[in-house]
Amino acid sequence: MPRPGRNTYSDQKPPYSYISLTAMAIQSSPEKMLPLSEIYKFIMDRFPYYRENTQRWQNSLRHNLSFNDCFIKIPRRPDQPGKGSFWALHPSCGDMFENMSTYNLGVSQPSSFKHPFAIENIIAREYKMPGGLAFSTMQPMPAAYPLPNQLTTVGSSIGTGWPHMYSSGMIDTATPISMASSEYGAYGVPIKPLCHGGQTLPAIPVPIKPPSAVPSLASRLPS
DNA sequence: GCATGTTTATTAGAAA
DNA sequence: TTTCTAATAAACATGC
Ligand SMILES: [Mg+2]
Repeated sequence: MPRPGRNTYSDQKPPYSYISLTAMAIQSSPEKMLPLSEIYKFIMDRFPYYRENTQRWQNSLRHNLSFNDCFIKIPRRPDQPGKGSFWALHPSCGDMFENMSTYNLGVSQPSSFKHPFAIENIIAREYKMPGGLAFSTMQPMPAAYPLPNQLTTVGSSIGTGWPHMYSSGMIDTATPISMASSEYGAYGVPIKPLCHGGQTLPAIPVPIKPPSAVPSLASRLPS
């Protein structure tokens, strides 16, 4: 199969959606938040496919960050100079890997229309988990969840040998909440946007977005 | 001008 | 088929 000289994995598009890729990047950072440029870098470092056509996919990536409420902006602190804000996962989407329990509250109000994934849709009814993977958690409004900020502990990254992915060599171990479980691919990345549109949980961190709007990610296995 | 964000529109595919 | 999802393009708004 060595079709010599031809594409190996450099050309193959990774089976991850932009949401997954972005969540992966964010989750891999110690602080659980990254500036846009770092998200780009993370993806480019690991997936050769994204070393090209940058204008195109980066526009799509930015579209996803804004469009999906599961990604929130965290203002920079004076001591963290740089451009743009930091991007983090909305609290309710924070950990859906790993933690497979938790109760889901019964909330939900069929309020109105929203996009496919509204938090209510997800928790309220078993929205529908494709593939059989259920995402895990929807915490009511957790007071504690790995908030983006600096103080978490572990950083971690994964070094996996995957087809279209590069591991730079740093394989830390133990990832707090990443995937670790079983079939989540190398990164546990089944994620899905959820949200937008809902208005239920308050936002926790110090997002730029005011209240309202709850995002979330659901699980979506690419392949 | 470029980087970062936000938003709307269109489209291909998969799912129901 | 219609519905849903993700990708893409593009207009536009800020801020540096
Ligand atoms: Mg957003």
